[in-house]
Amino acid sequence: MKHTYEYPRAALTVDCVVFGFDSGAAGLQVLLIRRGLEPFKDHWALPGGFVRLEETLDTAARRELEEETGLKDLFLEQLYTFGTVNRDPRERVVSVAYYALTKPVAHTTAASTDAAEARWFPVSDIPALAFDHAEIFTAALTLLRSKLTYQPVGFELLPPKFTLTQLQRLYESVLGTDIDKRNFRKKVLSHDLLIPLKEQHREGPHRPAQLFRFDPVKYERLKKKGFLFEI
Amino acid sequence: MKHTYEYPRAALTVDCVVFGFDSGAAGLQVLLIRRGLEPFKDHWALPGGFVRLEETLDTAARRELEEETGLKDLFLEQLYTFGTVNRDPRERVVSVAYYALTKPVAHTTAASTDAAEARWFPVSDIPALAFDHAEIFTAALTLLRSKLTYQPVGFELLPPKFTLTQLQRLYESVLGTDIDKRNFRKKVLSHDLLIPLKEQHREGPHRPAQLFRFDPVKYERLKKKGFLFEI
DNA sequence: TGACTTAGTGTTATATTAACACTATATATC
DNA sequence: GATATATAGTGTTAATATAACACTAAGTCA
Repeated sequence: MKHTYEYPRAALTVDCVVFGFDSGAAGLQVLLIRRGLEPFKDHWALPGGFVRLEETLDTAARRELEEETGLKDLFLEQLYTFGTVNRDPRERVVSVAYYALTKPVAHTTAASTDAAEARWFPVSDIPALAFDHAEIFTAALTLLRSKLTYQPVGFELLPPKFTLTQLQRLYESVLGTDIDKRNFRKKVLSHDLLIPLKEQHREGPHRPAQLFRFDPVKYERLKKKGFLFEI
Repeated sequence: MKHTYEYPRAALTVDCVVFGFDSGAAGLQVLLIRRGLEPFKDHWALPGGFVRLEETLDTAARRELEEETGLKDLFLEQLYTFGTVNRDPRERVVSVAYYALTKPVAHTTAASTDAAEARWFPVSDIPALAFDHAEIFTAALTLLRSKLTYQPVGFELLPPKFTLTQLQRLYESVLGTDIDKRNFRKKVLSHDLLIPLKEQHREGPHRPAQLFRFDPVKYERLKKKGFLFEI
């Protein structure tokens, strides 16, 4: 079925920059898919696709993410809309970019899904990307860094139970700085957002670490207030 | 001439929230136009319109602004893209929203242009708006408030030469708070961004005020660094 | 010339941030 | 089971930033 309009129209897509975090050496990761079709066939690209007329932009982003990577129910926010004239060699395409944060548990789920070839790459070493996706990725990383310093979004990247050291590694990895351990713990705990669990995390020949979870109610309140979470 | 596509496509528009500032009682203002056509004929709305295929989103925003209000060369940044399904009663329309800041000199120019009926309204008292423009306006005002506290964008709303009192009134008006005069001046001057002029501003039966302009080079540097300008 | 009105200026208390080193407690090994 | 090892966990102090506060200066106007 054909659709006809008085004036020419741009195609509208969504693209998602999905961040994951590995407390080990790998650090901050981004999820890419390999394109199966031209243009940029076999190139790596951000997951995304066309917006349908009956769905909102957010819905489209979530749908495409699930279709292409198997990930769902993740933290997702609009980033910026990219609309230069020749972004896509075929025709005018305007893309609403999103960034998403996901917990390690979801990671493995995604990796085992083979609906499409999807792979995690460390942000410090990503391959050449299709279209203007490198630019979108850079914008997302910049936003994540900035966001991390004034909103408590970091928890979205950690498993439900985590240690303070894991949280600190996350901040250090994303921001690319070293943080003083004592100052970090003081600051983080002062927000009264973390709930200590009865469990401990045991790993290796050393003292086990206290596990925490964050209080989702206080978390939502802080996010809306634009509360400063600077480290 | 008709244009035909395989799948249905949303129409793409830009809408602009233009802020102006009046150092007097009026304070922060927003520029609205009265719609001449259905839907929402005779309602007030944000200036904006359809994006052409051969222009970027930014270009479209600037073009529409000039066409509808006569304003050009103003500070303009993308805000958010609004894409709920029934924003427009006619058909699916996705709108990339921008916010713009303009100096008082430009104001009067705009007011005298009668390309369309355009009028300034104090942000504390705006009329009912067409479409979801009230939501867009609120998002823009929230962003402006937040931006003002961490980037030196306030100067975009002032004339090229201004006094420290005018700058303080601007901050107070936008943020809705009272600021201590001495602390404000200390902080603002400490950024080494303001250049004192040889001129003074005389008005009324009292001591004249020193005029300043801001250093555009340092200004750009601070903007890029995401430098904190908190008051 | 005196009343009026806004411009302009410093100090101190308080809060926040930054710098810094040792003890605690588990596992692994001998 | 004694010891080595590796990470967890903890307080104090100096430096810096913020917040609170009141008077003098310099014009105009009556």
